[in-house]
Amino acid sequence: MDEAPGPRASLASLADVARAADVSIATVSRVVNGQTNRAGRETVARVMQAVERLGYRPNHAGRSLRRRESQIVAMLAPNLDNPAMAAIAASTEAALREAGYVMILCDTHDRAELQDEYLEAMRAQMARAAVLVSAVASPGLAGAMKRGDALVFVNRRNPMGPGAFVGVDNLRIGADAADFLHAQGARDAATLAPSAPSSTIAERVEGFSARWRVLGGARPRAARGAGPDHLAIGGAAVDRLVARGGWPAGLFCPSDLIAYAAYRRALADGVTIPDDCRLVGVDGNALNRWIAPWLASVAVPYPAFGAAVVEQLEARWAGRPPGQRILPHRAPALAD
Amino acid sequence: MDEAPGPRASLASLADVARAADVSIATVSRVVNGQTNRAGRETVARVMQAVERLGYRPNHAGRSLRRRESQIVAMLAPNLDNPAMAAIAASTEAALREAGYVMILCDTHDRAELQDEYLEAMRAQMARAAVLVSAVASPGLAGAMKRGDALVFVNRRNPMGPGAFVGVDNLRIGADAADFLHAQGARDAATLAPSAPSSTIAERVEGFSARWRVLGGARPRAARGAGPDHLAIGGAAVDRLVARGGWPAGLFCPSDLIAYAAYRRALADGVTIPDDCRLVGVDGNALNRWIAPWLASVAVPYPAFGAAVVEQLEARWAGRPPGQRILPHRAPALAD
DNA sequence: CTGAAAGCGCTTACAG
DNA sequence: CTGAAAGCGCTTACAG
Repeated sequence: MDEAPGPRASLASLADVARAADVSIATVSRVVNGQTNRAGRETVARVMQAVERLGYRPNHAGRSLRRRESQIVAMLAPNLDNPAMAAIAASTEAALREAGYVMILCDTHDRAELQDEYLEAMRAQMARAAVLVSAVASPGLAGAMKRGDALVFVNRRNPMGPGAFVGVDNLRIGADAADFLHAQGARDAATLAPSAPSSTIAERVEGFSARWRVLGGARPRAARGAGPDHLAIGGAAVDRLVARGGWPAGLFCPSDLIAYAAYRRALADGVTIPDDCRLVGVDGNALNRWIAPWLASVAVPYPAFGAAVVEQLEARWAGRPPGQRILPHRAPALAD
Repeated sequence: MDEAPGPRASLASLADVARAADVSIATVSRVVNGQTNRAGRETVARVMQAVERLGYRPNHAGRSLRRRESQIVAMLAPNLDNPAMAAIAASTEAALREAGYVMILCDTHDRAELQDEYLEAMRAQMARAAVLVSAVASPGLAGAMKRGDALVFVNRRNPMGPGAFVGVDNLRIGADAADFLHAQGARDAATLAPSAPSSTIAERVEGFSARWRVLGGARPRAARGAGPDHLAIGGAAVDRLVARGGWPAGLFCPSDLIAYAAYRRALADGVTIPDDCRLVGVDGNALNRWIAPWLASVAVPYPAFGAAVVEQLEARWAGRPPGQRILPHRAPALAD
């Protein structure tokens, strides 16, 4: 009588299918879950038909509740505005979905409190795992580790201990940049960096400096800058660099965004890139080919990160110890 | 005995809290849900304390199952690699979370089958709503509309009928671009577009052409190109344009990415931007200031999209009819 | 003001 | 090969 349909027609349930196929709910459940050997051929066929006819899809809430585990994986990223982060999010989303999971996106804005809030919320969602891109140390992270949550760290290693990791060899990236600039004939070099660099960025700069000293002897000048993002950071750093000693022949920027900021200042100074100063960036932004043909960038294979993340996750679920997956980068090169 | 803790410690449940506070589960549920007037002051305090002490968080699966509705909102976006899409995703994520929802990300790669797959999967997740960015017509979309699913369309209107919408006035954007180029003294103009433009892009180009004819009389030349993304599309289109009649004094590109592609060709041709040819793009990419100072772009307020989307969603849930939210754009201007 | 109980959709021993 | 039943955590009339 008062069975007025709700705002939305509800999906057929296991019980509906069972009724339609004239079998028990348990049987339908088994068939739906692929345990076809646990039922007669003819029964399986009947169930399949009913599933098809009713358009049955397992209800995730019911399943999660019973299994005490959902298909949800949380991705905590510091800020989607950064094209590199967007690329990681996109490839992880695709890989997770491919593997049967669904990705919830959480933008931490690089703040520890937000990271903790999401780490906590993730339990309420019964998320199977969290993918932490450029994680920061925090009480919540310590808690998640203690609980044994499935965690995989991307870009930046777990700042609070061991953990599964997907990233690149940042020391080597820096060294490759040094080799490139040296091979191009640059004899004095400098680096740009944030005032409070993440370990990722710090390693790139460190790798550059160490290798540069081996190659040429002179320690590269280093300038730092502060700001809300790499664009602002790069701008502040390059201003300081130029003020203190003018333009170098070779400039290592540990991200493409920092290199963009340096370019802008060069334009203002009438310094021609790359004739007067060679720039090396890191990330291999897809736009470089179009709008930054003057930039030699170290390409980081973000599109491959997703599959590696899923690999780590599945190893974790299979009980294997946390591994490291270092993806290959491409040596600095002008786009195209 | 065999109560070995699972791989992860489970969260305290309502029952745990009830036991700790020595009240019934029902009472805890009411208090937790803010119905504090449905229980005595002293009882409420005891429950709150227990909640605090046990670190209780409501289990979403249990709640969703019972309420037959989750806190999940699905966002279907055509491709996160596009910075504009990433900006929409970021702002929508923030606004949804602010309002108590959680966003699941689905990259449709602009393919109708994937869109339908996600629309279908969304029912299994009992998602409360779907946010469709640049949706395409499809059987699944027709089905979702018929079921009465909560849908809000972003960027591109519902291609299959009425529906809540958040976007900009694309005809007007095109017209503004025409006014700008004309005011800058350009007397011959052209437009670049995809071979199979979305309604969004088509409207921008149409708005430009209509206004240009009013201003000057001559119909702008129009070139189209095909490709997997706006960069490739722009490249193909500009090649065709130049081959057919050389560079115009003013060129309208309905997205910044298309403008980047045009710039690259200009560079190759030795055409100076903006001296020889003025370029107008659309999107207001944050990078323009740094690497495309030559580009006059129409800024689209993507950071404001999220709040508008949530507004539409809440109107929908409150039973109000679907509305349109047209956000203001900024007239073409060089960055800075 | 408070509690016992039903039921949301599912999985999984257990029994036959 | 198949089914009856318990229970995952929650909400909500209903009764008192």
